[in-house]
Amino acid sequence: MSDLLANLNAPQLQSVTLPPVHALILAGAGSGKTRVLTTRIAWLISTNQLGPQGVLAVTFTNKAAKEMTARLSSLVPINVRGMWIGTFHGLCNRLLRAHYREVGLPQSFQIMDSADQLAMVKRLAKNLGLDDERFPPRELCQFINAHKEQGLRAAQAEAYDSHTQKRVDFYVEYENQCNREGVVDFAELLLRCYELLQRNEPLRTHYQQRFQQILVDEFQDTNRLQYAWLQLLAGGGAKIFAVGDDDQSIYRFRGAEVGNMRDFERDYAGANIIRLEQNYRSHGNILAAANAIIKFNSDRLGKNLWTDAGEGERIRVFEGVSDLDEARFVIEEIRELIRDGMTPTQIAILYRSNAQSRVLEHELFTKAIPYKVYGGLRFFERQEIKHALAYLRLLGNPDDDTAFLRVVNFPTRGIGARSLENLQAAAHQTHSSLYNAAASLSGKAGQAVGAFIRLIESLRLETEKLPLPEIIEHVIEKSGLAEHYRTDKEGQERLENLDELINAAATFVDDDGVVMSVEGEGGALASFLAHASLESGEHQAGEGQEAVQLMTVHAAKGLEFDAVFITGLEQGLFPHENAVNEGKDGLEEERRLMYVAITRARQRLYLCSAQTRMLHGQTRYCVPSSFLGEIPESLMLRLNKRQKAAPAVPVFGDFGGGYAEPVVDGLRVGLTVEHAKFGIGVIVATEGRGADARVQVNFASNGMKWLALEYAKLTPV
DNA sequence: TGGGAGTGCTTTTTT
DNA sequence: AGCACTCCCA
Repeated sequence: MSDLLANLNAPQLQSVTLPPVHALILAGAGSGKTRVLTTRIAWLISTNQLGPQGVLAVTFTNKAAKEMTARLSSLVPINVRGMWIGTFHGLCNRLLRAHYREVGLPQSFQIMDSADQLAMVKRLAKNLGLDDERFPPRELCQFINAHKEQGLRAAQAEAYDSHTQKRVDFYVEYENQCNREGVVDFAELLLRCYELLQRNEPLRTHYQQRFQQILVDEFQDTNRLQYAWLQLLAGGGAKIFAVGDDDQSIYRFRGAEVGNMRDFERDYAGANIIRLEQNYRSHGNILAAANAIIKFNSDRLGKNLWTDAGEGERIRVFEGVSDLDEARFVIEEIRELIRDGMTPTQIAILYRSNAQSRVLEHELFTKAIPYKVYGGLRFFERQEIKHALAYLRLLGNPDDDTAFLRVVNFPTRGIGARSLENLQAAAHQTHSSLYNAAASLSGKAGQAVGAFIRLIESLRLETEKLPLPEIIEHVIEKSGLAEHYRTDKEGQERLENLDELINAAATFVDDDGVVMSVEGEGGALASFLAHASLESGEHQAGEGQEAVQLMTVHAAKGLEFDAVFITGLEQGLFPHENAVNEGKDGLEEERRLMYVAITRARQRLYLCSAQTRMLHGQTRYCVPSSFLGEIPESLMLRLNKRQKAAPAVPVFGDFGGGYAEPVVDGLRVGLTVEHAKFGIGVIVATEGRGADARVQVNFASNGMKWLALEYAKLTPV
């Protein structure tokens, strides 16, 4: 045990060895958060204060859950397999499988991923005759998810106007449809589980007594429902050990409530708050820059990172003439770093939005530097995989309309839109699933549909006794999927992916399958399908290869690199204009994003921007990011002088403007102007000439606006 | 049925 | 610019 606690610093040690109390650990970037979390569990178990079954540890991503499990098993000699360590969704799924009767779900209920959900919403909206202009399916999805994440059922949703009322009505229909089909979406997993615990007193008591210690990772990312879920489970005396960093909360847009951290402080008055502020990752100058930036945010819980690693290098700042120029600079520097012995994998290029990767990729490709872009299509999201899974889902649950529609005519079997319309009408009338309604369909179309039903039935019979991988293999072959992709000229890769799916199933049976099939009564197939929905799979080709890492700042959270390039540091891009338009909260989230980006770097950090950038097919003139102006000049090393004579335009401080040709009336990009209504702003882009001329102005208090010069009065300031 | 043309959108993303 | 999605025609 002394080993366990060796090399922990004072606050880490204090956190790990806290008595059974509620605690909030404010863990700064690179301060050993995961280590504290896992050591805490290990310490509790190895000192016999708690059995492994008394622990509930929650994370957001499968990756984090896996890492925690792996680290834990290296710390204590216990079987971590059966422990309740997982994602919110994974754990709720586990609970719901165990108690499917109590929540009124079919034994082998299916989980819809976002794409499935969108498909269902589209279908339903169409059937209900909703105008998709006024009610875009994506918005309807968001509406439903947002409500569920607030813990609100349709009956509790408030509607102040008729438009919202329509959406609430739709929410009702959606719930009904999900129940009819026996499917749940991601948010439903949580809400259903929450309601189960809330309403079922014996069950609640059971779990409240079982879990004595509830540990939460990345607490700043929890939404309201997740927090309520935790509170419910902790209602019987269990202690919550929440680890998080309010400065790294970057998922507000998907429902995360940083406010939960303050609420936690309040709700568990006397919660021990411990700050982990010693950073073991970055050199001093890098941390100083991060601290300087984040200080501009209000309402922080307060925390200042420090290091004893020394100042290190200054932060390199480069301003390119164009996005291409910026990319060339970045890639040239990378070549040098590699030449000097740095491992490509230890170099990361970060950007605010995915679209920015294109130019960078092009340059990397040209210079033959191996690179890897994160954040593409994931394994279980590929169409061929989704098709195969849809067949499998129909075997377990014929009422799954989404699955039915996905493959009823794939590969094509002459079932067109017409017959499907008839089928849907029939299903709607009898309140039954498409599969059920298919029996009633007559005529030529009925025959084709009938053949499909018989196919599914025979697949079910044929695979009944087979082990999981063979079921999948059989289905892929006999459904005609394999044949379809064999004849498709670009089907080779898809065939390989389908093989990979069979492999995945084989591994699944060996690993998780054993545990899952004990827990979940749905059998191996149902467990595997749940696994496929919950873990979209980071099976990226070329993993482990030496390659420069490209990703968005969001994707970089939790990672670290020797050298980091933050690119596109321009006003409107980073901070993003949409966020800026949202006001103070939006801007502060962007600032936290910048904070996350900076703190990824160990030794060397580059801040790059461009004076012009291709955006949406147009050249846009850019002003350097306001964040650059928030870093003390003394920490920075400017790598280049302005390449054009600066028109000496002060913009929000002293970090200079962009440059371009005058448009009309002496107005040009970079110029600060005043508008009677919108106030002071900076011209960011121009378009057209003469009477058609328009300028885009970034107003300090009103955000980005396009203005026609013919009408708008702009006076240079 | 399937492809070609026309249309519109475009921050971040996990489960 | 690029991509996804829809619509319409052969």
